[in-house]
Amino acid sequence: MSTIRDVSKAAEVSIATVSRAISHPEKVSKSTLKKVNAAIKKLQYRPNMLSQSFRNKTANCIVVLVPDIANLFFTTVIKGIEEVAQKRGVNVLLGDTRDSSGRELDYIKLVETKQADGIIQLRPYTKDDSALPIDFVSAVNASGCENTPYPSVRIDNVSAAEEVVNYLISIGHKRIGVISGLVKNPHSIDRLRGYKRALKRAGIEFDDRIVTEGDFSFWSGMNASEFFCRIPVEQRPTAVFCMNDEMAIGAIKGFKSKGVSIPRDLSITGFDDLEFSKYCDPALTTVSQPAEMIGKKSAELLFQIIDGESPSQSEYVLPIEFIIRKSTSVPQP
Amino acid sequence: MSTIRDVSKAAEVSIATVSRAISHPEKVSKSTLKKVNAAIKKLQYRPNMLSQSFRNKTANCIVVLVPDIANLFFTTVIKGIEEVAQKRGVNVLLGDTRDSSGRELDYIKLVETKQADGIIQLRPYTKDDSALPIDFVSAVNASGCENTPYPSVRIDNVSAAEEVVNYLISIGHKRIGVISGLVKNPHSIDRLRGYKRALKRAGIEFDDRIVTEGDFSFWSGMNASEFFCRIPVEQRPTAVFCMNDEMAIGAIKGFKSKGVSIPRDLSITGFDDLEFSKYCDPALTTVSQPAEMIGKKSAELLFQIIDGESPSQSEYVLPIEFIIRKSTSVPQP
DNA sequence: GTGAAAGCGCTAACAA
DNA sequence: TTGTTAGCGCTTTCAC
Repeated sequence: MSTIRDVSKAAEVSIATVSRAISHPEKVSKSTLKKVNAAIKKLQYRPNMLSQSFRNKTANCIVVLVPDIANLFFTTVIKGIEEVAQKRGVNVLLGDTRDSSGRELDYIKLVETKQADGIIQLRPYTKDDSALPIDFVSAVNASGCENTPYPSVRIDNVSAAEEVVNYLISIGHKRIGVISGLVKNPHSIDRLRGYKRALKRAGIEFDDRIVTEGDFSFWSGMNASEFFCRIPVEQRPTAVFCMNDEMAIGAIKGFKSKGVSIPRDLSITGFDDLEFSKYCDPALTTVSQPAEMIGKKSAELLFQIIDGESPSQSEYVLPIEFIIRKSTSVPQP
Repeated sequence: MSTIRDVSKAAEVSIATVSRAISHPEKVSKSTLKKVNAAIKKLQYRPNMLSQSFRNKTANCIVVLVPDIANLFFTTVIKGIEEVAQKRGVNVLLGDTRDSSGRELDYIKLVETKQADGIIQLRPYTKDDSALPIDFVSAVNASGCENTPYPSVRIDNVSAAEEVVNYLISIGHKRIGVISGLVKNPHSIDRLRGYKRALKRAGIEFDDRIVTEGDFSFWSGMNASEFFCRIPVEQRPTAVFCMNDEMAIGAIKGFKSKGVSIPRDLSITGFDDLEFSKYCDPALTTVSQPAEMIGKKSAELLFQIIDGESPSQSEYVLPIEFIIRKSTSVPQP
């Protein structure tokens, strides 16, 4: 493996000139540039990035903390991050934390030990969240909730949920159930607030007997359908607001297997707009998050912070799109 | 940010002693060790890994080339890789190549420029595969096929496919269709060879009119079901061997929607044993690959190569498990 | 058991 | 435009 020194010898110039020829070719005369490039080619020289990083005090690497790498929403956000990072020549280290704060800490250590320049945290920040020593590492929160104490890129979960429920009310639903995520999850909290806000605006009283807790999984959605089927028909909701698509799809499957026709007997809405949601039967009415844009924006924000620029905004709230498909209809008389 | 020099001052020892206290504590007296550790704690010293990597000429990082990061089989392999890497204190850089050789080359460059110590390639190697300069970088192929020209960890696709088809034949099927992956894909080629071998053994002639090409996706499986439904019933296969689970599940959905009952009218087998395959209706008869073990073994193999040990074996063929569930039964008389 | 010193490959300030 | 040189933070030999 040849070094810059070998190149300098082969090109009969100093190592400084070689270094310049590579990083600032405009500062080098045409003729020497040619000599240097020839030598580089001949020796198959590749700069040692380890050395370069060390010297420049930058790892050229950021880490993305992902709760679940197999989740399509996250992979789309990551795609956006990678696109921006790649333009800058920065590597993206994916930290699949599997919701373990221990693993999260391991990845944060990478920033502390300079192996990474910054971190993007792909999950809602919670109050008792000691994981990120935010005054110490460059960090951005992506796809979180309100009141994140460090720079963040997210959607307005409250308004989005409100918009969904407003729509259900507008087409005639008065009794609207909820399949929530884990009740302590900030996303669940925000989306429930939006639900309540829509109810209040329409003068409908909140009834916690038609709210059930899931865990954002397909199976918890299916279970929830049983919960609703046990409610006597006259008290049963005519629509169910699910806090994500997976649970909505699980619920649809559960209801169908119990002979409840969607949307004839019951309207269902989701949240996230998974790839699959437009193909499922019936196609899901849901909220589409600008996942790729969330990724891009958060990467841009992180790089600003790394560069020491004070970003013009420290919180970006991106617009969502409410998509009406076939899983909702007017309630039966 | 404090350096080793600050620690040495605070502990009133030389920097060499601090370095030793950290890397080889046994070479340092108890009393100085105590002083050094106190200083480290007081100054909140974290070794600069960039410098350490540079000095030690190792990045403490390997890259895993993944064709599709959202694929559950791959994420399971990765889990195995990460487990082994973590024990060694090595980071895993996930390279989602999205089947693009351009992106693959970018990641290989990381090894050439010393930013990563080695590479695990998670896809079958093809003959015209110029991507990996194998004599230059430490590399291992995982979950590929026969005749990979560098160290590899895989299953025996031919035998696995043969076992599946043998089983179908043993329970009475004589006319067995195939939903293949892309015909040029080495996995497809190997699995088709296994299929043919089983046929030959049973004295059944190969009939390419009941073999159709998919692309390993759910939708291509669904399309394939239409292909089979267009075949007159008397010529239609009584069983279909699908080259992966996704296509099998798509096919089941397609057949069901056309009134073909599985397994009563038609038996279906998959390949991979996705998480979902045991829950789908009917639960899928399929081949389970030891995904996590493939990951572990390939990481171990790579580390051996990086360490310059010549591995005892350069090809590991791991056993599969054939799982009989509910999507197969004896053919109707 | 400990310290002094060289050096890993590269960049940048400064001098020529 | 080019070369000389110091030094980034760390490890390791070699003396003591």
